[in-house]
Amino acid sequence: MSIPHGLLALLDQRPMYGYQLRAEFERATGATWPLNIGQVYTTLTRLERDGQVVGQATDEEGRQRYEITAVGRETLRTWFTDPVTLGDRPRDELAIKLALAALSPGLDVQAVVQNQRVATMQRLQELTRLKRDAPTPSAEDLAWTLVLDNLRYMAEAELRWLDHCEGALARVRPPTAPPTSDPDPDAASDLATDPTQESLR
Amino acid sequence: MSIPHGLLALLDQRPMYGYQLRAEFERATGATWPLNIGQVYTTLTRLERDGQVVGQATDEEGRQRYEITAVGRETLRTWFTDPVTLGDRPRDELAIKLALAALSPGLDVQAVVQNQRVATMQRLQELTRLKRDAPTPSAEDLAWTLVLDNLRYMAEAELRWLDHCEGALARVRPPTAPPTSDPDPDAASDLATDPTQESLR
DNA sequence: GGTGCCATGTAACGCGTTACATGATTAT
DNA sequence: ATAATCATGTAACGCGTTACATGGCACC
Repeated sequence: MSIPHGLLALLDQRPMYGYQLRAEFERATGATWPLNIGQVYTTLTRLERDGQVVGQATDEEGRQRYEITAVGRETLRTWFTDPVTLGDRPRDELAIKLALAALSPGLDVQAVVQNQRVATMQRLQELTRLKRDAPTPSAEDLAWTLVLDNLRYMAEAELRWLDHCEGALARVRPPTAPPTSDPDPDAASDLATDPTQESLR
Repeated sequence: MSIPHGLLALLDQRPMYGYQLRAEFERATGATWPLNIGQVYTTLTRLERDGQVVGQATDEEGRQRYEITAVGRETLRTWFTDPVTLGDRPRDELAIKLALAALSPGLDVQAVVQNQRVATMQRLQELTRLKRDAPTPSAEDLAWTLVLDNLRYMAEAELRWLDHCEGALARVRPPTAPPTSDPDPDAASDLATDPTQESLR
């Protein structure tokens, strides 16, 4: 549902045509998730059918600008107001994969975790490099730098979760020697700082 | 792509029929993302068409069990081996929303951030409550507790990112008095512990 | 005269969701 | 009896992707 709403948000600034919308969308989000141009047109068609936008007459260069309607502005308002909930999100493929891996008898789950850990670590390093090369967000760069930060925060959390998984798996499926009573450094790690204890401001 | 692979992973344990697959899938993942039963059957049909599973003859009670094929096992193997990359993931609606909100002139972005912050905080508290009521993962509960932990880690990261956004937005769009030279507690916070500096094990 | 970018689309397909329909068995 | 659960499906639709097709225009 990001694309229809995203296009509405861009059209709320000024009327635009399809090709332009893709460019603006990718500029706004840092081209992290490239937007297929074909989908822009099909989405615009659906938005027009639903009364969220109206297409203007094609100009002398054959471009057709769309403008947002009052209905579209209302849709946009509620989109910005209503928070994103768990139910809105798609299934996390990695979480499902690891859960099912943990239930697969013949499988080396720890290898799965480690493979993912290397990949996530590399992604985080790449994201950190990008962050380093694009510092001090000015007003126009703010949007995509926030997206970049989001990816970094999520990759970092994923890493910590993978380490947590490694520990939990080792605890339940003893790796080599079962009860050596070795000092497990991850045994009490969990979420170190629990923000739940903060007040809801 | 989680569902086809997930069903394959379950069928790799033993042959099952559709209704059973849904129950097992939800048991494995903690029913976090409820699985529609209709989709199980359509997915099984596609998997059979692609040679990943074969349907057995319906038994005396009218149930049709499916079993995984060699092709399916190979698909499963690469699924577990190949890590999940950024390109595999869908667009993060929240990141896109906030990016576009930051570019919307008339909009109160901070209100958007705060609305989301309250919602995410409540979700994290709910998840923490669930975690508290389901302690010490045994072997069979391990999978879904890991999923639950994943959600907690991600919600916590989302909270931290939202706080980061709040600070970054305040820095670029000065809230009330522009350069009061107040001590900004978030100015240097960023990612406190950068796991990038750890070694790739 | 190609190569590449601008600009607009269509077709085919998979994934995912909601809703609907149909029967059998089981429990109250 | 009837309500819930088991069990299997179909229909319609939206989102998303890849691939393909069509033209104009600029640059070399």
